[in-house]
Amino acid sequence: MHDLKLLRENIAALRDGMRRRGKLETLGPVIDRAEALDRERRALLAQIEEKQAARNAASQDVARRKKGGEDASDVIARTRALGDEIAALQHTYDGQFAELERLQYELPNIPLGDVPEGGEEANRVLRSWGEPRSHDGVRPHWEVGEQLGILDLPRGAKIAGSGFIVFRRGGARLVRALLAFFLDLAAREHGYEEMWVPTLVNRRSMTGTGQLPKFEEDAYVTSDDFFLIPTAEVPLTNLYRDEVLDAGDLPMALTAYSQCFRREAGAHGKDTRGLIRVHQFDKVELVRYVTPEDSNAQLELLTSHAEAALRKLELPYRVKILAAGDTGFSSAKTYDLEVFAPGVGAWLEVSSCSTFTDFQARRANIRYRPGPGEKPRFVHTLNGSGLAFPRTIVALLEHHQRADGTVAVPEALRPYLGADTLG
RNA sequence: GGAGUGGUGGCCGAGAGGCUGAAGGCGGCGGUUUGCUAAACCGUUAUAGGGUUGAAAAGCCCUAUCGAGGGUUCGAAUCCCUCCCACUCCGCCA
Repeated sequence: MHDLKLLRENIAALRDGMRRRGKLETLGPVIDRAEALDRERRALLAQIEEKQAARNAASQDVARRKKGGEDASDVIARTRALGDEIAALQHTYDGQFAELERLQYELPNIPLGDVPEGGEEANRVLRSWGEPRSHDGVRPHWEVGEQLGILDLPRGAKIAGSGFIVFRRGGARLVRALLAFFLDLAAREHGYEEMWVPTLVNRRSMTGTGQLPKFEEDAYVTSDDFFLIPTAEVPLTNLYRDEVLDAGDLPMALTAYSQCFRREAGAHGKDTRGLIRVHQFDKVELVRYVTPEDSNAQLELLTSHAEAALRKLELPYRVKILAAGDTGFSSAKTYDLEVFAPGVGAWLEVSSCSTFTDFQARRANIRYRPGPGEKPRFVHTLNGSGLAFPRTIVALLEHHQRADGTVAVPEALRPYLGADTLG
């Protein structure tokens, strides 16, 4: 959500942000409508407040007269009339304000200046680590997974549906190992506070981080209006919703494991086979609350933490900066970490590290007080995966695959798995 | 699930239709005093929105806000309704 002042003081910046996302055509009219609504609304508000002031004064007059034993019926009549006028104006105002709010919720964040213009094709690889393995002789993860008896997709489909995983034996244990490994890395080596949070959240939380109202069809909802989280970003970022933090609390770093639920409506077929795109998966999430001055440096730091996980797992990866048009709705700048999976011959996104500037903080009303007696300001929020499990498992099964179909376990993971080989 | 009690500023806590944006305390900030610290004393200290003056910092005026939303009333923190949350007791339960 943007500051309404942006509409009045720097509408050009807002417009330019939408242009860089390639959305000016659809969102330009939204901006214009919002700007006009905001103007109308303020004019009306001035009228309403004037009448309210008059009514308040008259009410005082009633109190004074009654106290003095005088008759107040004429003032009461006038006040009642004012009240009716206010109610009528207020009704119009509420309508305008509701529409303005709807429009505000439709506008995505403004990309930072160093984000490339354009769509997906303009994403740029910034750096890479490790040597992608040749496709030759490497079998896709669903084949080795089934063969090793650690993955049972047909039965996942039977008990839940397509896109639901059943892990067995070493596979199930691998999930547990990754969970402990990722959390230890974040908490012990990178200084994150380890958290455990609900998997079901309310509507307000989903709105706070930007999943709602625009992307409601992507989420699973319960019959009593709880949402299954698509990422632990939602509970972790909403943790301090409607609060004012102390400057000394920042930067604050939180990590949590959670299961994540995504409907992925319409995403079937290509690039979704095996574990690549599923409805329920595991992820360790990293969230940081930072000051505006610090947020660019903090994004680099956060990204380095996610990268560290891939290095320890000895998986080749590359870091991409997403172009404006490919950057998520709430994000101002995103680095995607892609791991190479030689079996399927593709780079797979395993972490998306973003700064949301004050976009989420404004929606969720998360502020901090820079110093004693100073006015609260919005924090900046950042998050990234560290990491998403299924695609990491894809890469592990394919990159570390041996000729006999067994899989070597990277050094760092062995203590957690209690084995040096899968299969 | 049933019955009850409660939700007030950064925190604690009074207020029970009008002069209450809200007593008092704690905390914060500024000051006096002081060898330093502490104590004491004095002052000050909510948030959001709108208008206005100003280059700005800021000032002034108005409006709203006492869990949320609705209602009654000339007027609601205070009365009524719905919802949310916390606590107590009962029931159920891994």
